[in-house]
Amino acid sequence: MATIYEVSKLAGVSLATVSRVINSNAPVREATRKKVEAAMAELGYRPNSVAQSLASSRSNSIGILVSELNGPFYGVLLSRIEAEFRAAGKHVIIAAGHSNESLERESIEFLRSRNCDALILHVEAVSDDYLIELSGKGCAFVLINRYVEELADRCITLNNHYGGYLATRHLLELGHRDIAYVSGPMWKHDAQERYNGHREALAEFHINVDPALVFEGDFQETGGEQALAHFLQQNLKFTALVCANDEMASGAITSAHDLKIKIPEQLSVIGFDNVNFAHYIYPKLTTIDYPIGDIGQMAARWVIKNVYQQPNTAIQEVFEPRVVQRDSTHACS
Amino acid sequence: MATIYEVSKLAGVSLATVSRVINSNAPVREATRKKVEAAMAELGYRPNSVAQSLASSRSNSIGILVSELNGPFYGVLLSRIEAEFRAAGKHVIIAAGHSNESLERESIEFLRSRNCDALILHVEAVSDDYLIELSGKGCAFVLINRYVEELADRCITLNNHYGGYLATRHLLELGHRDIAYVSGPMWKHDAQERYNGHREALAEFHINVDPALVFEGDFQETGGEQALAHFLQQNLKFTALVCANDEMASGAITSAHDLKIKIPEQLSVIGFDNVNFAHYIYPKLTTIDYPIGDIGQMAARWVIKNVYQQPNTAIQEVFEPRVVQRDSTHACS
DNA sequence: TTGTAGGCGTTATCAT
DNA sequence: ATGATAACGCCTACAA
Repeated sequence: MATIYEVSKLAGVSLATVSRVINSNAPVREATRKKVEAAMAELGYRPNSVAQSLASSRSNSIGILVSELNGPFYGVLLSRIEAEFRAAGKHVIIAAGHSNESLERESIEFLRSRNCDALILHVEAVSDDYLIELSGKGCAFVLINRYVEELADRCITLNNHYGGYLATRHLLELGHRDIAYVSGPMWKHDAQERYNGHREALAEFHINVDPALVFEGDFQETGGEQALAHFLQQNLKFTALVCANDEMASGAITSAHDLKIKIPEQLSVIGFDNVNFAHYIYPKLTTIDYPIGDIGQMAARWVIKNVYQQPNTAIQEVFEPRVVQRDSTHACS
Repeated sequence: MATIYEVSKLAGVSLATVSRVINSNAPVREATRKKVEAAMAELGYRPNSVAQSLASSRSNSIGILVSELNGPFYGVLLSRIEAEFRAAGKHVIIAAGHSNESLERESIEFLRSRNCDALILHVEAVSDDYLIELSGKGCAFVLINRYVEELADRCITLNNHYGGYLATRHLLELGHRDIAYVSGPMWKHDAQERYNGHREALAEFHINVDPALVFEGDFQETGGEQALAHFLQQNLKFTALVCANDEMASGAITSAHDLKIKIPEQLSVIGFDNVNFAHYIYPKLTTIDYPIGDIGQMAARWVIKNVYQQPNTAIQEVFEPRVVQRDSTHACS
């Protein structure tokens, strides 16, 4: 691979001049530029990005840490982030934290050791304190789907509380009064917030929360299956079911099919996230849209603005969810 | 951030010695090592991987190019690749080619300019010649799901032909004789191969291919919808439908629901890929399992073996598909 | 507008 | 076993 030195020799100019035409960060006479460009073309020269990084202390790489690499949710997140950075000539280094504290910490260290210019973090297990300390160390990062007061200016979040509220209100407006709720693991912030939103909606309609109608699931399909089985077993009366994410809604619906419970006629089900398989489910799932792609893009823009200092559109820190009505919910008969 | 130089000063040894304990690639007296390690700990030293790369001409990064970052298929691929490399202390740089030739080329150049030690490519649009030329340039890469004769030793593939054969044979064995086929875009190698497998199965049962019962879809849900509409419109008789991937199968099934066609009673449907939403579909989709995760892992191992020269298990170059029977296929009545 | 020269933090080749 | 010292390929004041 040709180096900048060979290019300068062939073009008959100095190292510095070649560097200038590469980065176009200083005036170069048109004729000189042409000569240099010709030389680069002839040698098939491509700058060595590693050397560039070392000299400029910028790696032009951004570390992304998400819980999982598979799953419909993270897929669109990654996709949008990559597209945004790609357009800016940056590249992304991706790691998975698997919602596990030590793995998340390791991954962050791993990414840092890779000299990323910035990190985009979707972490669930590490503590707020850890993150605050990290930011104290001068590590540039944005937090996705997590709000830490001390780090407010670097949090891009969904209003989960409002989403939970919307889901339940949707059912209430359809006339349902006996509404069961399958939450995610309560140690997860978003699960907590969505649940609180649910309670707020009930309160607004002067309905007491019946603890028997709340089940803590695992955000997986099995959670939905278990929840439905659990509620049915206790002979509880409920005409609608709120699931804190679409996976669990899918599980619940599958179970319902097996039990010959007609959806939505006998039971209305609403999910949360609007992942792309939501409409593969039969009947098509009514859910709360989580604009995760937009959030990812915004996180990327945050980095471009704050780390690469490029003039940029404004940063939107909180995104609002909305109801996507499909076929799995129905007026209470 | 502390440098190796500061560590050497604090430990009272030379630069070279510190480097030796970092890489443990040369003998260091136990006492010296302890001193150095203490110094590193005290300073919170972490090697600068960029400088390491420049000096050693190894970036410890592997470029991954896939068509899409979202979608169930690529998610598990990426996930397994990342896990394998992570365990080896390497990291992955990910880019998307969107099945578009110029984008794929650009992405490859992009990854190369990032000094990746190797590339794992899932490309569909670039030509065989381009890939052969690339390998001529001394670029180390593995090809996933694509077979190029001249590059045979760096291809990790699924036996798509056999998969197509299995899908159709499954239906034939259930007694179906009028089998419609929705292919993927025929310019894609795998679409072509799967279709050939389908024909082979028909031939084995002495059935002529009826061109009217073949529809070229787009590997998306819409393809399945269009195909079903197309076949129905022509009043063709068919009791079973082979879809060249699960997305199209999902589309076809959704349409069937809308048209009150009972599946599998009136129409058996089989997909291909066994993506993870295959069982979200109702009825649960019978399909051909594509062990994409295993293939990704094997590609990673190929790199670890051939590029990082680590003793390694054998490389399996071709993976075999198998039928996953669920609820969408049924004996012909 | 262009050139010179000193770093950036490591690795690796010599000596010792 | 350890220590100098020259690369590695590029950026960036500072000079000219």
